[in-house]
Amino acid sequence: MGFFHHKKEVSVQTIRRLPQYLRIFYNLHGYGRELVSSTALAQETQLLPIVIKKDLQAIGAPSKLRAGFKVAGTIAAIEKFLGWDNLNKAFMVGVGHLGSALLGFQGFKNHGLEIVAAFDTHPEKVSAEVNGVHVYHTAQLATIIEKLNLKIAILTVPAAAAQGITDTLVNAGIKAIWNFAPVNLTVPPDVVVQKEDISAGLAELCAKLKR
Amino acid sequence: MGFFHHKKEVSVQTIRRLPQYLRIFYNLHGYGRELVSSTALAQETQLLPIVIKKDLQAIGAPSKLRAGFKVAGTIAAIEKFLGWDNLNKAFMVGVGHLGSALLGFQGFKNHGLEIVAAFDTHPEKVSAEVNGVHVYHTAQLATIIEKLNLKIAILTVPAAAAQGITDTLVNAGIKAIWNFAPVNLTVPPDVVVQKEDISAGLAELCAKLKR
DNA sequence: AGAATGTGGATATTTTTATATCTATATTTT
DNA sequence: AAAATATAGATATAAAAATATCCACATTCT
Repeated sequence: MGFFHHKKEVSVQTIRRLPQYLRIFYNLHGYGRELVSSTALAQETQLLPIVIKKDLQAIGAPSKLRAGFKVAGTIAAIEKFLGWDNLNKAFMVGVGHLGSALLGFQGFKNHGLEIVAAFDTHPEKVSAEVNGVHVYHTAQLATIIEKLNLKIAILTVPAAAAQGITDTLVNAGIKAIWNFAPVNLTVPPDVVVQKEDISAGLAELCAKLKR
Repeated sequence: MGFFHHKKEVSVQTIRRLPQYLRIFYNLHGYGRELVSSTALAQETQLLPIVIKKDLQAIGAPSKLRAGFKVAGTIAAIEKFLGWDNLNKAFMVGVGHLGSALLGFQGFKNHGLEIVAAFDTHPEKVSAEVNGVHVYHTAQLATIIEKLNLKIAILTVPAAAAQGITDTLVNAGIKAIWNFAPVNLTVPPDVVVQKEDISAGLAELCAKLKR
């Protein structure tokens, strides 16, 4: 009879809170802080101490009993859990308003993401550089994906184009798509899609406001 | 003895799914469709029929028993629930990459939001127009908020500036802040803040990818 | 016309997530 | 040195959200 460690699955909500913790721990580390308690973190995050404690315990963050969580070790634990301890080569499809804005965001390198290429169909954008990233024509997707060994796609194209491009990406072997287009993509089961919907947040705000 | 209708609170997750339904119902309405079943919607959204059924029932969407939900009526129900049936005057503080991108998004008028002003501190941006919206200097916030009768703030400034501007907004009587800065704002209890954290989605994607 | 299928409505159950409570003991305060 | 306070860890409880099941009957198919 063997032992099966059913490592408890980490909840989605916990995962979504990790980047927030990571930012704070980076700061603390910058100040030379070595330990921090869940109650101190609670004040900063406006979460309950117990939530933070359980989140950090869930990913195996190191702590000193009755003293707090170890700052350096927890940074390492979060980064490792998310795979942000080494960079994945990502690329962007669609260099419109949102695409450009995301390319301008300097923080992705702290989030395990290195955006090394962009794609668009508009002639005036192709061959240009946007925030230091070269823009190729979308027709070259498959070629460049292979040549540059790209792994993660960021999809910021109009809704009508999204599924077609997704099919191309899937055929080119892409396994992770961060989808900002307002459509539900159809992909094989081994491809991971993360859909962002900015209007969901607005709906939440408006509902709170009406209450 | 009176009757108290404890109208069951609509869940946050339900609220966040409403914009997605709304988009689909707009489309259906465009095609002249009058009824649609939860199973048909499930195919489009990749949600379970029961989730959709309960969501729409929760906001009192009209339906024809054993035939489907009424398209026009459900659009009206969602818009009314979210307060998207008449426009709120909103403004943006911070016209950087993300701010410009959001100003370029044409869809807000379908989401109850009319962005009528923007604010920034950079001299080269002030007095210009970005996507048809005039940019004022941030020092004029209080004045313009009153003059234009603004209600909802969209905060796209750097983290370091966010709390200071928030204090100004609160003093000017703003009750709703859509916060894209990576900080937790401190506000009085009657002010509603909706925080967006794009890296939360990325964390989710990366965690799925590692699994 | 008759049978088969699919539907909203209602309720029950399960799963997930958040919150509370207690303990022994590091740390801080007196 | 002694007392007071605060902490991670563990377990228990509560709340929220997702999922399942049944029903009577529109609708569609044969």
